[in-house]
Amino acid sequence: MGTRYRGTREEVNVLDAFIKLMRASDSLTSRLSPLLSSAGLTLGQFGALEVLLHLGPLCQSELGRKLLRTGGNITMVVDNLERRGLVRRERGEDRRFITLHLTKEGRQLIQKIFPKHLDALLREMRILTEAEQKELGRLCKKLGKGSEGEIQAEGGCKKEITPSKGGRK
Amino acid sequence: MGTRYRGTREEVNVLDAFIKLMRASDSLTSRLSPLLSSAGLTLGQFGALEVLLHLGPLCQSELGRKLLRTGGNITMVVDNLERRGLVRRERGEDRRFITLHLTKEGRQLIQKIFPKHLDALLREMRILTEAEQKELGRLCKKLGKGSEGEIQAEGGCKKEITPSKGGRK
DNA sequence: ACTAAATAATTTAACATTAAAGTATTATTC
DNA sequence: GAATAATACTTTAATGTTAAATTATTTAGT
Repeated sequence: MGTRYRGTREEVNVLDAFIKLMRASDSLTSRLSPLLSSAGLTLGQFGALEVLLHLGPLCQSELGRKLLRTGGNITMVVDNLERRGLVRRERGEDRRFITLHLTKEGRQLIQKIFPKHLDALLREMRILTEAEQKELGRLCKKLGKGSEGEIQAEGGCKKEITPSKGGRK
Repeated sequence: MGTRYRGTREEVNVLDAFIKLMRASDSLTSRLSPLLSSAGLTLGQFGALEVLLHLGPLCQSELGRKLLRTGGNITMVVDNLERRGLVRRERGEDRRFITLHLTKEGRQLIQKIFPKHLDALLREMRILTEAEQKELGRLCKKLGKGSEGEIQAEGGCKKEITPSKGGRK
């Protein structure tokens, strides 16, 4: 572990903490993903189903805000979920909006998977005491700040705080 | 912030800490990426150049281990870097190996960008005291454990601890 | 009412990412 | 020394991801 970069003490400390933060989030999502894969779900698909389960029907733009994803991405994720019959698109009164509903199959699937996901997460996090989890949350919250403070879906694994960076072209 | 899931206290605590961890890492990488984009580099490309700068010439498989990426991914990232003339592929004596070298342009670019990246990271992390950074590192290290303990490149932003999960097909 | 602005969703192009299969090269084993 | 295994890299197919451009619809301003 640690960094090989030769710099000031502060630089080395910062790089070290940053690297461990990235490692931890990557490692956790990576260890949690086999369960989702076994249900044929990607992280994004799981996050979408989970938001729909816990927050109820939403339009795509709202889902994008919850998941911190761009509209184009939501279109694709929903396309794939719809193709598998897990969600249903429904045009609203305002025909610009499309409300997303879980189908029966979608609801069954996410209700089956979410508890397992939570179990796995509990097992992972129990390596820390309750006080340590609290402290980790506090530190991460400080670091993550600057973002717009949207409500994060439960247990989903999201990327990119601002749907505006890291793009191509 | 926080979770909307109704569960036991432990479940809520764990979800809360987990979500904040994900938020922090996403938020940080997202806030760091505009600088890289301005140099036309993706996170993966930056990570590759940075490893080559600080660890010297490497073969692709070794680079993949450092960046915790699959071979196929490394092939593509190196393709793109090579196309821009930032790295050079060199067949080794053992003709299965390809050693990657920074070109002059590649070296100049990463030497120009890395200090800026580090500056930006320092600014982000200074929201925490040195003791908090240390504690964050300690907690994240515990959480990230279970992985194989490879050396992480300095300042790079990686994904996936194990080059084996989250795939498709 | 008509235009202009705003909003929601989609499409497009480029790159990232994985797993799995394929190719080339080297090492091992009989 | 020829068959086999191991290793390194590439290719392929699928999904994800973004920014930017496009389309459809609604709202606001005149």
